[in-house]
Amino acid sequence: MILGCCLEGKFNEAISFIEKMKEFGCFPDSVTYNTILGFFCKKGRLKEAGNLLQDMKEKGLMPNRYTFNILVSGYCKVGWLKEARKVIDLMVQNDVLPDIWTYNMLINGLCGEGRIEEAVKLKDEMEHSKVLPDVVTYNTLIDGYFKHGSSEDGFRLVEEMREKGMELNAVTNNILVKWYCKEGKMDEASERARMMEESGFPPDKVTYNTLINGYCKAGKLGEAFEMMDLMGRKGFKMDTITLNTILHTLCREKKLKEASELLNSASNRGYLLDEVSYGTLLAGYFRDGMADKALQLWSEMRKKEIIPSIITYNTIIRGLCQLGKTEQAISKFKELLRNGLVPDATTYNTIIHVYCKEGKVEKAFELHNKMVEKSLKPDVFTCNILLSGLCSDGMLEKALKLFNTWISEGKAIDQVTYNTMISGLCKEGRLEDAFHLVSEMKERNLGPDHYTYSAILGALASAGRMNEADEFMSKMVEVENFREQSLQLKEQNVKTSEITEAYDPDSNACSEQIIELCNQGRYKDAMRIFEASNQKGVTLSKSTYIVLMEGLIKRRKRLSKAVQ
DNA sequence: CTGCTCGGCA
Repeated sequence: MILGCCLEGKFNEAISFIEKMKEFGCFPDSVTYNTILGFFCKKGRLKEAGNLLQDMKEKGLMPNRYTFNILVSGYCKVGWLKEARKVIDLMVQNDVLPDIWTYNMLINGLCGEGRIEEAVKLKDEMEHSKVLPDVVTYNTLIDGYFKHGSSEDGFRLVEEMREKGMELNAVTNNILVKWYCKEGKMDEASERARMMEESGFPPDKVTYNTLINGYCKAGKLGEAFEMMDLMGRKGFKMDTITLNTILHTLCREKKLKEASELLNSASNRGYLLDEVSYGTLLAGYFRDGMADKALQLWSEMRKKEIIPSIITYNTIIRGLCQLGKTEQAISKFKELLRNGLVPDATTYNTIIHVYCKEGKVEKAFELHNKMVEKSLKPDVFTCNILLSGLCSDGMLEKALKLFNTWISEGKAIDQVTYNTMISGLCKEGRLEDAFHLVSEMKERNLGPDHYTYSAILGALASAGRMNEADEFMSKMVEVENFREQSLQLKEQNVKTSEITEAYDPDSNACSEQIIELCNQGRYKDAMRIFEASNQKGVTLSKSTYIVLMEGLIKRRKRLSKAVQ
């Protein structure tokens, strides 16, 4: 009964059952408490978990091995690794030695933070102690390498597993399938699934959902539907995750009406809706400028007592920020804290962003400091947001200082970081410094792209250095650069499947379309076909690239003129 | 009653 309540997310009812148990003369034991504790931790609601633990102790129930492990898992999930380690110390003090579960969860926590090397070290440590790494340990590390390290290292570990005589299980295979999907290698992904048929671990629900998602992301909706069909034929019912994948695809295609209809009819079709279903549509509404519908959906979700996760909160906070309703956004932030949720980097970045946009750079930095305090690592998003805030507030020197600190600390930066700094420098007329950064970003293989060029071009033009501007423009149309651009577009997975379907994948037809649209000044439409043809793997003629890029420069010029 | 794989936010 209690388990049932937890599964439905009705924690309060679960807790009230504990009281009822007592009325019937049976007392909750540690299993009862551990069950509920586990669900709080899974949902990231640590405050409530803490309260329950306190309650448990007051009832004189000693935490057991399960209790400790549940807490380790809970802390690891939200990235509080120090706290997780404290629990382990506590375990030792209570004569409960960390077991394979404890190690695996800690390794998973480290991988989640991108700290793979430390995770591997922990695995070695296990081997030296009596706790031998198992298939779960390997799966965790393999997935960690794919996510945050190199795939070579991931595959190396797969080999190591084989050498040790460990069998790759369904999860191992699913991790590989997911990785192939992420790389856009759908053929290899489905080949892996086919191999699973022959191994002792046939494809399961996760495999199918992974493939469906992969095909959706690749814009291959036909294959996605085929996979859903196959999933059904193999006896797997589609579940909430399948539904959410479809919802997301519909939203991305701007088919909000269909998405909303699907959401409404889902329960009739036997689907369970969760906070991801609502959050997906919510984000879709905000993206498409239908904020009123989004807010309506939020209250509908609350009415149904579906509990928002930190990501759901991030979505609504971001939406409110975009509406300029900063106060309301902040109040949602406070609400999630009250609900015992732990804000993540995205939460902070979103609010830092809105402060920067409002010119409250000091407040933005306060929040940045808070982030560090909470041992959340400011990431490349944080950096870019702060830099852009400083630049547009006329504090270029401070921006440069931050930029240099960031680099000297060896933290990751990306193309956006460079473009932000370059455009900041250009605005102040510091072209030589900007050029310096352009060559630096080239060295790091981070560009330049048309944002970089347009910043530089704008600065050259306003300095009256027209010859150099021309020179730059011709550099832009170098074929090498276009290759890079098209690769990037592929990676960004820009989706326009409607166009993809509508246009002839014949390379000449595409090229002609693009050139024609450019001639008409419809550069945006031209870009969309360019993206679509990229997706289909259509090779365009060189002149298409040139016309398109020249068109983009003109458009950027037109835009920057409009701004001035 | 605890761990690894699938869906969403920046």
